[in-house]
Amino acid sequence: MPRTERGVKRKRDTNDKTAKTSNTSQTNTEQKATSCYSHWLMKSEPDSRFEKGVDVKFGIEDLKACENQTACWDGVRNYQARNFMRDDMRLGQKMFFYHSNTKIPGIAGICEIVKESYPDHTQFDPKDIHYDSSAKKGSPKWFMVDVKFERMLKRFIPLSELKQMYLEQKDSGGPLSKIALFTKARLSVQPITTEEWDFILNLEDEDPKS
DNA sequence: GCCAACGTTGGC
DNA sequence: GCCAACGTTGGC
Repeated sequence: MPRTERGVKRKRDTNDKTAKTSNTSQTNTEQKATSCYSHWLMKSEPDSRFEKGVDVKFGIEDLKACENQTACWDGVRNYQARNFMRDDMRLGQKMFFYHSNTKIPGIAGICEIVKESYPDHTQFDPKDIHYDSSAKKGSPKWFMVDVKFERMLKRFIPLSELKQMYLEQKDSGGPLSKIALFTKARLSVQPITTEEWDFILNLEDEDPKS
């Protein structure tokens, strides 16, 4: 249960342009439009941090320890991030498990989407830190997917290394020149292009820089 | 612990 | 529907 996004209750839905039209008549695995996104990066915090008395820690080791090495990605309360999960994530797609808010942030491993979007149950639970009193059972506001651990990266790829490459590439162009990790830094669920994915995977086999 | 970046709120 | 105030994210 990743809890990267610090819990907030929001009274309005100002940015929620797509909520009414999609999803109500969808069965879960059919009828979703195809999207150009192919890979993902999802952030979660590997260190203990208490929010309203609840530990929000959920690192890749915690996912590994889950039954079936699978967990639902609950607690996302940002519309852009939600829309990616709700509308674009497809069964079988791969994602990078990113460790945020920790001493050395970076990419720890790879997971697979094993269940497409369905309502995030925590929005209905008054005791949960991500409870949203404006969400109705008949028209849920927040969605999640299930992810399954696939493997650790051969080496942890720190944010600093990706940043260095991003800075080198952003003016001259290069595989990482537009990566959301830096152009949309605060998004907790981000699309990764095939080019970015392949480039980052190749870093696994290289020696760490500096 | 600081704080820049940026998303949300809500008065007008 | 603008936008100032406010709150959160998350690297450093």
